[in-house]
Amino acid sequence: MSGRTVTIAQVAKHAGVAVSTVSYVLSGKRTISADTRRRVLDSISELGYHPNAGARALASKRSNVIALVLPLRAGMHVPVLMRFASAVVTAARRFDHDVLLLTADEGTAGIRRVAASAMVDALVLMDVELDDRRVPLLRELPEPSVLIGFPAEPAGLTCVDLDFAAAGARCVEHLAERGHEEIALLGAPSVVYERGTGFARRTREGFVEAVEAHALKGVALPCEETFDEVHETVRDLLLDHPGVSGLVVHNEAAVSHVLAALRQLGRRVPDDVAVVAICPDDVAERAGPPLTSVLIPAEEVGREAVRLVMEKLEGRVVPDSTLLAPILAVRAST
Amino acid sequence: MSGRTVTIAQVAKHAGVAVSTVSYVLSGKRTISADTRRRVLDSISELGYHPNAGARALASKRSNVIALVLPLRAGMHVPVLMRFASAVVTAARRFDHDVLLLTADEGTAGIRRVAASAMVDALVLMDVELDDRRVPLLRELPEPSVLIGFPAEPAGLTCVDLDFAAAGARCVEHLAERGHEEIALLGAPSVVYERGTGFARRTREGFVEAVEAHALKGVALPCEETFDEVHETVRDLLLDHPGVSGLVVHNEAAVSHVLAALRQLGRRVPDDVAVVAICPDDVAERAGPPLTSVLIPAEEVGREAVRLVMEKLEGRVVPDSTLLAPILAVRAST
DNA sequence: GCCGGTCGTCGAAGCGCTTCGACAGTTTCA
DNA sequence: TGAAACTGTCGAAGCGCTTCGACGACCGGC
Repeated sequence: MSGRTVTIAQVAKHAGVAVSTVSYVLSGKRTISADTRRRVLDSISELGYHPNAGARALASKRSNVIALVLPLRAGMHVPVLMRFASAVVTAARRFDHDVLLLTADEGTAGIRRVAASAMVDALVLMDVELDDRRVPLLRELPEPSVLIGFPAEPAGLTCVDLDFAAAGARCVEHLAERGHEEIALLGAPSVVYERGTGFARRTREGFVEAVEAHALKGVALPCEETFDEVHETVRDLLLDHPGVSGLVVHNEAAVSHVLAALRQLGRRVPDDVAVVAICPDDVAERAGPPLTSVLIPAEEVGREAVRLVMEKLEGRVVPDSTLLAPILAVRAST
Repeated sequence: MSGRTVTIAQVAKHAGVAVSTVSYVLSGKRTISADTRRRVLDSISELGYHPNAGARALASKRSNVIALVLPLRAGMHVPVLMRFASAVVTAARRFDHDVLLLTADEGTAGIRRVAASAMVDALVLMDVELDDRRVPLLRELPEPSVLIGFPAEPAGLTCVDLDFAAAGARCVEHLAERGHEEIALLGAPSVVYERGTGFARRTREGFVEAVEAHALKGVALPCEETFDEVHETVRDLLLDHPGVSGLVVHNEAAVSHVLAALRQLGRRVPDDVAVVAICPDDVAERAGPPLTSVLIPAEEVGREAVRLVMEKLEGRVVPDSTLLAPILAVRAST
C-alpha cells in the first residue's frame, strides 16, 4: 500500500526508531526488545515494506540469488530437466534465495558474468559432461558451486546425481530375480555416449558389471529415438539374440516406441519379454503396460544440490560426491 | 585477473579519468572522445572489470532482470515449457537482461516480492489460465508484464500466444482438402478443460467452427494420457463413429499412444485414418509414422514476449493481443 | 574579438541498505 | 558497592554505481 516504494527510513520513522534498528529486527543479528520488534514489524506490514534487493546486495555483499545453469542440448531428457529446475527453485526459496536462469548457450561467459557482477552468490549446474568446459572455470571461481552429474575429474568439486551404475545394476538384479538369463540394455542415442555424458555410460557400466556378477548373458546397445529406428533396433536385437527375455530401457523418449515395437513384433510384455525402465515415474505409469522402473529422483537431486550449495555458502565443508540410491518400483511389465 | 573484485574507481584510476567518465563510456549516455573511450575500455579489459549488479540497480533503479513465472502443474506440456523458457532466456540476453525463475507454487506472493524488492524490472508469465489469480495483481503492479496465453478478460494486459483457434481450424481444413468427411479431435485431458485453460478450449472452438464451415461431421473429445485410457478412447471413438477417417490430436503426451492404439486396432496411418497433430516438431518427427502437424512455435512466442516486455519497459505502447499464425507441416501421416 | 554554443570531462550527491563502534542504562558478582 | 559485563539502541560510514550540474576548452558567426 502507500505511494511508491517504501524505504527502510520510512519504516524507521513510522516506528519511531533508528534505521539500523529496523535492519536488526529484520536480520536478527542483534538483540532487539520484544516491544520494539513488535512496533517495527507492525510498521513494516502497515507500510507494505519490502527491502530493496539491490541496496541489500550492495551493502551486505550477498545477493540471495543462485544461478541455475541448464544445458538445453540435443538428446536431453527435457521433462526431467524441468523437474530439476522446479525442485531447485522450490528448495532455494526455502533458504530465502531466488534463482537466476542461465542457459548453456552463453557458455562460460555467462557464468563468469553473473559471478563477477555479484548477481549470484553461488551456482548449480545441470547435466555436466565428462569433459565439461565449465569445470575449470568453476574451480577458479570464488563463488561456491554444485554440479548435477559428474565430470571425468570431479576432485575438488561438489557433485550430486542418481547413482546410475547402481540403477543399471538394480535393473539387472531385478530381472535376474525373475529368472531371466539373457537380457539387453537399450540406452541413450549413440551421440550421447560419444559426447561422454556421464549418466549414460555409468548406467551401462553398472549393467555390464551386474550381468557378469549374476553370470547372465547380456548385451548393451545405444538406442535412437524415432519410431522407425527404435523398431529396427528392437527387431535386430530379437533376431540376433533370440534368447533375450528381459529388457532394460534407459531412454525416456524411446520407451513408448520400444513397447509399440514389441507389440508389433508379436512379443507380449511381460509374458514374452520383461521390461524395466530408468525414467521418470509419470512416463513409467503412463506407458502401456505400466513399467517397472527405477525413477529418476529429480526433486531429491535438486533439493540436495541446493542444500549442498547453501552449506558451502555458510563456509561448511561438504562431501565431494553425493550419489542417491536408486529405487525400483515394480509394475506390470516384469 | 587481479585480486578480488575490481570497482569502477579502480578502472577510473587506471585509465586516468573520473569515475563518471567510465560510467558514461559504459552507458553511452554522454559523448566521450574516441581517445578517452579507448583508454577506458583498455583498462576495463586489462583489469577484468564487471560492474556490480547491485550497485548498478540501486543507482539506476533498473535491475536488468526480468522474471519468468512458470506454472509447473498437472497436465502441462513440460517439454514445450522448457523451450519457452529457453527462448525467453536467450531473447532476454539479447536485450542485455537476465532471467529470474519463479514457479507458480509461490503464487502471487512471489510476484509481489520480486517486484516490490526491485529484483526485476518486468515479468513474463506462462500458461495463463482463463481465470488466473495473478491477473488482478499484474494490473496493479507498476512493472510491465506480458502473458503467454490468454485470460478470460485480457483488456489492459499484453498477451501472446499461438493462435490455437486458427491451428484447430487449419487442421480441419487440411483434412477437408484431403477429402475426409468425418473427423475427430482428441484434445487435452478433461481436467485441463475444466480448469479453463485457454489453449485447449480455443483449439476445440476452432475445430468445431471449421467443421461447420466445411460442412463436415466432427466430434471433439478430451483425451487422457495413459496408454490404456487412450486406447479405450480411440477404440470407442472408432466404434461410435465408424465413418471417422481423420484425427486431430492436440495432446503431446498422448500422441504416441494414439498411434500405437490405431496400429493395435488394425487401422493403418494414413491409409485408414489420417492423423494431424498439434505438438512440437520433434515429437511429430519422432513419431511412427512422422506426423503432419501444426508446430507449437515456442521459440517465436518466447522471443515475442520478451520483445514486447522490453518495448513496454521503454515506455512504448504495444498491442494488447499478439496471435502467432499456425504453420502446418505435412508429413507421412495424412 | 566577443558571445553563445557545443563538447568532453569532472566532482559530488545520492540510491537504500548493513554493520561497526559508541553509549546510556541494567545486571551481575566479587 | 563498585567494576565488569550485558542489553538495547543509535548514528554514521560506507557498499559501487549513476546522474546532475558545473566548467574549461574550443568553435563559428557577426
